Amino acid sequence: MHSDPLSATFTALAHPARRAILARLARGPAAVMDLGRPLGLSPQAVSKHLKVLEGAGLIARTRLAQWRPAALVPEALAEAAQWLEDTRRARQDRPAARRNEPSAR
Amino acid sequence: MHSDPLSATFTALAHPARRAILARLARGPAAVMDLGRPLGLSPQAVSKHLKVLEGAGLIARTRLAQWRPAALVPEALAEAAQWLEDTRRARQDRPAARRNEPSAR
DNA sequence: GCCGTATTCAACCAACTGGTTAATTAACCA
DNA sequence: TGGTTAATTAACCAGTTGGTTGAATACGGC
Repeated sequence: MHSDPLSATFTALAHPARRAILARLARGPAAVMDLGRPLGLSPQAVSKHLKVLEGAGLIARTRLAQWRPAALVPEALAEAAQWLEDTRRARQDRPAARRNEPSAR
Repeated sequence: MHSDPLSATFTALAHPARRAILARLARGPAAVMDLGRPLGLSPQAVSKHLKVLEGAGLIARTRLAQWRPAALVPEALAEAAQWLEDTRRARQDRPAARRNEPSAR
């Protein structure tokens, strides 16, 4: 699927339904039905989204009777946040205002 | 393309070449050729990636003779970082350890 | 004006996405 | 055991992505 973890993470975050799922899971674990209902998504569609999120390591799944609740794994979010922070810092730490010049040929 | 800005931003961040471009731009503006060379990408491919980044508001472009340098727009990165931070905080502020129970039927 | 460099545009294409419907598996309950 | 609920799997499909090649455009230098 994806070779590098960051691409998998940002890909997972790119879909509004998946961000809504993560936002919901930030308030505690939830099962497929509970995740899909407020979004108007079928269980099948939710199942696919959860697979993407799990592949990125953003959620973990357990078994509880006939339910398979998903829970947020905040560490994966932290990696993405770290990349953003690094890039922003690199920008700030840029040595003085540089000219707009492309490099020489 | 995308209706909501966050989806456009995370979609733009999802491709390793585009993250490499942003990381390069964090060190200062650069033109298409300079961006593509270290990545082994054709100018056409870079042009497409820049269009995605520009559509997400992550870069701005100018004109300098025959070059069209791109520059990072850090504010757009901040919005993505904000969403991650909000979601992580919501998770931390969760009122005590909650039971794993899905809602009643 | 013509040439060379930088960049974009257009068309094409294989691979992937995100949804659907239908069928299957897993677990509880009476 | 049979019936119900929860969830996954498989097959399908339109739309998008990310690259390609080839042609066109923009600008500066001579």
